Amino acid sequence: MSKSLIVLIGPTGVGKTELSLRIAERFQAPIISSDSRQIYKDLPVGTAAATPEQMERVKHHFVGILDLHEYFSAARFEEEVIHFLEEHFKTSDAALMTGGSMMYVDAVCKGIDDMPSVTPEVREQVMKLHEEIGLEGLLEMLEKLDPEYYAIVDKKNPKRVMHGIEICLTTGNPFTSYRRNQVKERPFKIIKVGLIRDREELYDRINRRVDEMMEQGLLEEARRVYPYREQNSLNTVGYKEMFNYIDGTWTKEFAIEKIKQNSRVYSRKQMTWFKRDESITWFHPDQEEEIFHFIEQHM
RNA sequence: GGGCGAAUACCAGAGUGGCCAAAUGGGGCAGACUGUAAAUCUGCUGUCUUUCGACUUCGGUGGUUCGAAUCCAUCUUCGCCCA
Repeated sequence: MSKSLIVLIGPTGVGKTELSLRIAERFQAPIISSDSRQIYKDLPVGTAAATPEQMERVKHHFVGILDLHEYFSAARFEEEVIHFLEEHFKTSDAALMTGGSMMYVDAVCKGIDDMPSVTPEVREQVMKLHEEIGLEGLLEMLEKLDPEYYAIVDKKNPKRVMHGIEICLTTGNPFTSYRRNQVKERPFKIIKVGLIRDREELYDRINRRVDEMMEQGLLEEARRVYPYREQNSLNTVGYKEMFNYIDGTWTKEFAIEKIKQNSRVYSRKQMTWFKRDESITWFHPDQEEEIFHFIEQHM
């Protein structure tokens, strides 16, 4: 048996959490959450994080460890998880990573190019530039700073353009000089298990789960974090809609409908991303025995 | 019973003789994706066709006109007002 990272993925609401506990118990693996919002403190209800009882059953990592204003990224996630796994695999054979943040999953499985971090000063500078000279102006800048990236960047997507410029400005080098786009080899096996349901079934579960979140106090949770609503950590389905209700711009019922709708949209985006990953083997969450068997075979 | 107004694609809603298969928004669907990714961005959305294009649509019917979502008549439904 070699060192194995089991990766359990699937759209939001498909049933990853419960199954992840069973897999973790079965293979004596700790759980690494690859969820860009569960990683923050104070959002357990809206992010459908594992409950204290569930955490009691299996050791969870990367859940509830950041303050809402703290910066985090897929690259950091990669770094920290790989570090964690290095230590973990010294004494154990298996770990389970589960969570719906597609890019976080890929960051660990395939790696992200090493690149200097953007300083808050440069980030702010570029944001100001965007306000002043607009996307057009930024594109002109990028064309000079990094023609290679300019040629391929999505010119309608401000975030992409801004990031390219940020890297150029912080490092003095073109963004593309760091962007190798190379898949990193990992010193452990990666076993990808994808969970999927019929769309109708999935949507039904998502809708029901939102109602459950409301019963569990999503509104109160949103009220508590409301002062931080401008933080990226709260640019999140479930919270942004509740903030609109708290502001008085939406009715509660409308906000709840929007949460359901946006969750469904999110689940579809996740599926679009996962679809092109041919290394995933797909199962229905009820196929527990098949999944166990599949994992055993590949360890 | 009388008067007025409205009826447009999945929904809302613009269009008031040719530039209209019909703006725009929402929703739906599909997609992109190496640094805040539950983010950000893109395309499609009457039917048939790969494209060119063809065909059927704007409550129903019948007219006027070279030409109608747009004008006229009439019917139906809805809303408001007077009885």
